[in-house]
This record gives sequence, C-alpha cells and structure tokens, in this order.
Amino acid sequence: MTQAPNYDAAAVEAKWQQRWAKDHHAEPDLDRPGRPFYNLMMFPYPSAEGLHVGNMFAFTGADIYGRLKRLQGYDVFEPIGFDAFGIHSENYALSVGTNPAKLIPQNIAMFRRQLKRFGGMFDWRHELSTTDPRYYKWTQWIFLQLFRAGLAFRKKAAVNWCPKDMSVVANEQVINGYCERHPDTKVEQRFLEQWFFAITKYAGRLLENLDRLDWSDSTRTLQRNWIGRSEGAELVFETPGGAKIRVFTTRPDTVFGATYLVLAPEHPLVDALTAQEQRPAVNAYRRDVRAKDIVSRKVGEQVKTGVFLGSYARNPATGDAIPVWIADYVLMEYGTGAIMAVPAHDKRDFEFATAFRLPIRRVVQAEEPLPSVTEEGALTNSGQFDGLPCREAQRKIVAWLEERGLAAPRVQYRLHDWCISRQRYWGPPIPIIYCDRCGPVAVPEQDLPVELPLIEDFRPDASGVSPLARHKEWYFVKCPRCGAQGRRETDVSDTFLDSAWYFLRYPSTEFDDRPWDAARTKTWLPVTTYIGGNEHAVLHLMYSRFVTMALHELGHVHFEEPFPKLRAHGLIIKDGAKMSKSRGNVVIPDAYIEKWGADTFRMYLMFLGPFQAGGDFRDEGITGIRRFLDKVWHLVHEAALLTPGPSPGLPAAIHRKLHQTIRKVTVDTENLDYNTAIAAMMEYVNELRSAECGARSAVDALLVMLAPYAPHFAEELWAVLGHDRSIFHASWPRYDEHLATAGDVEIVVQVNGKVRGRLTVARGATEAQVVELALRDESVQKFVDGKPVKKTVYVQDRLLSLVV
RNA sequence: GCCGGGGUGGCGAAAUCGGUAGACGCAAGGGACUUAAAAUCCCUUGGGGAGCGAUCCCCGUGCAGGUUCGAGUCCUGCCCUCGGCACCA
Repeated sequence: MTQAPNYDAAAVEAKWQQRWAKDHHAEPDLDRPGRPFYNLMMFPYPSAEGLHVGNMFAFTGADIYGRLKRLQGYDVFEPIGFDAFGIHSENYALSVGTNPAKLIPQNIAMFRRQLKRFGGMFDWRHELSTTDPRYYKWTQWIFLQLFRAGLAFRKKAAVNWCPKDMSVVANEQVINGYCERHPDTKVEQRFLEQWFFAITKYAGRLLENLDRLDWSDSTRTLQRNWIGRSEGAELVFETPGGAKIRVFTTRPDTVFGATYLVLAPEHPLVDALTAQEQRPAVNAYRRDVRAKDIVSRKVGEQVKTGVFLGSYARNPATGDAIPVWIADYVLMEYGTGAIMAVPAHDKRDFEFATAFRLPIRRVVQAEEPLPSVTEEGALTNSGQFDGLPCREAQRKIVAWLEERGLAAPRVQYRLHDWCISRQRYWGPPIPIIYCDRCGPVAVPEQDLPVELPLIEDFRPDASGVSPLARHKEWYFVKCPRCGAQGRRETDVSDTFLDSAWYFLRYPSTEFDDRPWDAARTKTWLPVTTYIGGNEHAVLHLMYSRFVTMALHELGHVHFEEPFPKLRAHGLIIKDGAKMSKSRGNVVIPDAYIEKWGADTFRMYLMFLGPFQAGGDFRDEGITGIRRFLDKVWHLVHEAALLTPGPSPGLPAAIHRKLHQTIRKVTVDTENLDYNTAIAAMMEYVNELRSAECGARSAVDALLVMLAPYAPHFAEELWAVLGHDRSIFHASWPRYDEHLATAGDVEIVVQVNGKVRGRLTVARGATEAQVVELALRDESVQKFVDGKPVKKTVYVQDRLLSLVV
C-alpha cells in the first residue's frame, strides 16, 4: 500500500506557479475572446514596506471572483499594475535621500514577487506602472484633450504653505492648522494659479447615473454625499448704490427672517461695499483670514468672527435695510460666496448674531427654542405668507420674488472643481508651455511625453514653485505656436489623474501610438466587475467616472460609465485599529505565506469575516484552515487509491449534501460571501469523513469549488485524481435543485410561541398531517394540556405553531 | 452636527420572506494513541437549574417599550462603537 505524501504547500505552489507561467494560464486571447470578462481590482501604490495584508485581502477576494468566472466559462482578463507616482513616494524618497525614480523600481520588483507568490491570476503581459513614460505620455494626452475642450482651466486658488518646509503641503498633512512635520509651525494660505478640471459641469449626471449603477450601496451613498446636491433659490439683495448681492439659500421660506447679510472675505463686492470709515478694520480682517491655513478655517465649532462693512442692502421680502458683513464662516467656493443670515433658524447665523448683537427674527413657529431649523412648522412674521407650511412657502415666496426679478430656483452642488496641480516633483509634468505672447499653449501631441527629468535636488523650495523650475534646460523651451522663448509648466498633475484611466490602458499596453486600441476597448470595456475598497469611494471612483464621461463626450470611448458593477470590500484592521505605519501594526503577509502557504493564507483571510465587511486580523484561526486542507488532501488521496476506475454511486444522503453544498458555494461565491462558502465546504467534508465516504465522485466537484480559493492546492489534487489538464479547464459544478431540496424535513412545533417539539416528516406534508402528528407528541401534549387549539399557523416544511 | 455600517458565546462569526439563535472555525476542558511531545482522532463547551439517567425546565442576540401565534430580524425612543463628511448656507 502506497503511503500518501503529506501536503507540502511550498512545493505544490512553486510547481503550479511555474506550470501556469509556462502554459500562459492567465493570458486570455484579448483579440478574439469567447466570453470576455474584465475582472478589475484597484492597483496598489508600491510602498517601500511591501504588499501588506490589506492588499492581499482585497486581491484575494477579487481573484476568487475572477477564478470563479473562469470556471464558469468566461475568458477572464485580470490585470495588475502600480500606482507609483505621488506624494507618498516622494516624501519617502526625501526621507531616505534617494530619487524616487530609483526607489520605485525596487518597490515594484518586491510587489511583483509578492503578487506572484500569493497566486493571483494576473495577466503579467499587461502590467503597467503610472510612472512609465509610455504610460504617462497618455496621462498628459488626456490632459490635453480636456484642455482643448475647455474642461481644464487655470484659476487662482488657495494652497497650504508650510514656512518651515518652504513648501506646499497637502490638506492631509495639516493637523489642526499645524504642519505635520513641524508641529510648532502654523501653515498659511497662499494663492497660486492652478489647473482645474471642470468636474462640477458633470455633477448632475454623476449623481443621476448612480441610480442605475450596480454598486455597493455604501459606495453610492458616499458618492451622493460627496456630490451634495441642495435644492434652493438664489435671492437678490440690492444696495442703495445699485449693487446686487446674490445669495444662495435652501430656505427661501425664511427670507423674512434675514436680518443681515454676510459675504466671504474674498467676495469681489467687498471693496465696493465698504464704507470709508470701515476700511481699516475690513482690510485688517481680510489679512487675518488670509494668514490662516485652509484646513482650520473650515473646521467648525470655532468662535465666530467678522466685520461690518458699514453699508446696507434691502431685504427683498420685507424691504428693510439690513447690514452687510464679512465673516470667514462664509466660503467663497460654495454657492455665491454670500449668504442671507437668518439667525432664528440657522445655528451659525445665531451664534454670529448673538456675538455681534444683531437682530433675530423668528419666522417659523415651533415649540423648540432658537435657533430652530425645523421645516415642520408654519410661517409667522412673514406678511401674506403667515400660516403657510414651510415647504409650500418655499415655492410661493420664490415665485413671488421671481416676478420682480429678485429670485430664481437653483440647484447647488457641494462638489468642487478638481484641482490637479501639484507643486511637487514626483508626478507627470502638466504638458503646457507659457509664452508671453501666446499665453498657455498645449505641448503638441507629437512631443509627448513631456518627460520628468531625473534631477538630483527634487526638494521643494521657498519659491512656491515646483523643483522642476530650477532645471533650466528643461524649464526653458520655445513656444510651440510662435517660436519665442517660453517656459514649461512646472507643476505636475495629481496622482489621482494617473489612476483615473488605468483601466482603459490595461488591454492596450502594447500599443505606443495610441492610449487605447479601439477594438480592444470595444471588446473589453467597460470593466465587467470592479472590486475595491471604500477608501476610494469618492476621489478615485469619482475622478474615473468624470474622466470617462468627458472622454465619452469627446468621442474617445463608447461608454459613459467605466464601472457598471462595483463591489466594495471591507477593511482589515489589527487590534481594533486601522493598520498604519505610525501605529506600527501593519501586517506583511510574507512570513505567513512562508509558514502556511499561499492557499492556506488566502482562505484564512477570506474566512476571517464577511469579505464586504472586513475584519480584525488575528492569526489564531489559520490552523483551522490548514486542518481543513489537510483533511481534503487525505480524502482525495484515499479516493484516488480506492477507486481507480469508474466511481460508484454516492449514498443518497451524501449525494444530497453534495448538491446542497454546490448550491450554497455557487450562490455565496457569486455574492462574495466567501466566509460562508468556505464554511459550507467544511461542513461537506465533515460529512464525508463521518460517513467514511471516499468515493471519487464525492470529491471532484469539491475540488472545483475549492479551486478559486486554494488554486495551487486544487490543481495538485486534480492531478492526483489523474487529470492531465489544469483544473481551470474543468467547469463549475451544477446542482440539481430538486435533489438539493429532497429528503425529510424537521418541523418545529411551537405551543403558545415556544418550541415544544420536533417532528421529522416527509417534505411537503400537509398541515392536517402535521397537526395530527404534533398532537400525538408527548411533550407537545404536555403543554397543550387538553385545552382546545384556538389557532394553528403552519409554515410548509418548517414550523407548526399552536395557540391554546 | 449630518450621512452610512455595526453591537449575537471566552474569541472570529452564522442565521432567504419575521419561523429550531449560535452553522463553520478558533481557543479551552476531558479522553484515545504515544516512552514522551507534536500531529491526529473522539467527546464536552451560551448562562442557570432539576434528575442516577436517557432527558427536562427557566433565562438569553446593546438598553427600554411596542406589534405578532412567533422578533437577532419589523416599529418607537435611547446607549455604545466604527467609518465618511463637516462653518456647504
């Protein structure tokens, strides 16, 4: 008798990874696929620490789905790449004093090795990196398409400036108004000309389309909130000098309670409306506001400050002259940059009015004390509108003012235009040349890419411009239009632009003369299923949708939405907290894979908790998965030895259980409920073992179901069963619905709502039969106690409830 | 403050439509095998109680109510927690 070998994960995995590479296992025919399936996962940022367990959790979940689809007969394209530009890489490079251009390839090499080791079904022919000039050439090209279409424009905007770093810092690097790296240094605002993409033009469509996308609800909700649609009206307050102050409000019904106006300190009308004697105070205030950083200005719960301009405007409803103020709680970038203040019905206006002793006029009746923001009450102090419910008054007041040209209904979005300028080094240069005569001129497409030069000193400096400006032979170029001396744009673009189109590039990576091939794109896009984390629910996913929408409108792609189906996975945390370098709780998978094998570790991660919820990483549970795989290993070896010929039929109970298992694993895997799919397979294996059933036909379907989860393991055992070809050429098992639901059922008998007995009856038994059986049951009798049954409730094949 | 998840054994969790709460796994305890340990296998394991025993009873899904023959699931009001947004008019 031959002794079955023990399961040696390292050997099995090495063997199959080699064979897969040799057989081009993961390389579908991109030009003539039968049933194309584009299985996308969010490409990683290749950090110096390496792939962490959160990445592996996400990729495993996505890979299982791709492998399921493969077994269901699709030609699955599962590409991978690296999002390697950006401030993280640059800051890390600065801290170790090496150019990121040297570090990134090392990091990528490490990631590539780790990604291969865990057994993802990646098509490595189509690997990409956003830092590759062959890639960012087209990132720049996209910028130019948007520029030509008027969707990329320049505007002065505030950035955070750290005087110690002498550098622009990102919002995330500002902590309570102080620089992250210099906790004693306050960050200031500077105003720089920057490039913006007109994403707000698409706000309405980005919002409406959400209704017809098959996305996780959590992600859709995040996007809706981010777009932030508000319905309201624009109202006009005229000044004696004839100026019109436009305000946006969601509560036009409260206009009778508007007792003063507030403009943002940057509002263009401020100078014109400032009275002579108020000038010094107003200018001082505006200077103070500018000295603040952007982040802390927007943090609420602070003491309200502001200055009276010394002038008045007319409330269009009451006709009263009301004072005009400026205050930094009003933001220039939202609405019109001016508000009507209704202190009785807005918390912020109330605080401000209280601080500066401005009049407060209640116009909505309510029990609660002021400020009362309710929309439930009826109007009061509002002339002919008194007594109307708020919502009705909103329409009527706007209509009434509209007749005099003092109001118009308006929809306002919270979404801001996307600032893509970064005064940094590690990104794709924005392909623009400034000419004194011609202004900003697009770099001609044949001159792309504008390569990022390899420079020694890429540290940002006091000038506020990118380090690229110091690289004179790069900086000075001829104007492509008139030939005069011009200067390159020295800002690079946001890393989110790199990732906003990578899925378009994957199928076409081998083409250098076009960003994406029309035929390939037609075949493979839009992406069939996108699986990724909700940390990208707004920025990455919104920007990708916007870029796709714009490219669609410009005729470059045939679809408007890039990701018709998206599923968000959960977050892997450690000891109840997010994994982060600063907390020191980042788990690197390598040691676990080395010890247990990739398959065990993959399954363990999926068994940790629901994929779409995430979970806490605790390694105690790994042994359970390993024990399960060992059991399957031995079971299959026994089956192979015991039944070399045609397999005998299975005992009825096992046969039924098999079909139930196939049903559950099929449904659960499709729904990404991987933890319960694994549990179902475990249950089935337990049953096989206790029934001492070692038939081949009991295990072959099991192996196919296991293949997405533990691909190397399943391949090896498939070969043990004598198959020549990869298990991924097999097809996903089918189940017989009738068989899966055959057999006797246990019916619970309740008396007055409490479980008092259990009956085993044939499936489909009638109520009368079950009632009769139940009343004969000893323990049921005890509780019925001879009393008449007042009511019975029967749930077929499940439960009988008797009320006495 | 606003918007979303979530709260179930010692732990991770499971539970179509309201229908046997705790599947599956970990850990723990007991036993078998072994010179021994590991591995493996078998049994027990929500809390409390009755019985020699097979068994049986009571309580139990964050808290307080409600609807229902029946509530982890639905409704009302709270508490806690995680995530996102946040002076957005």
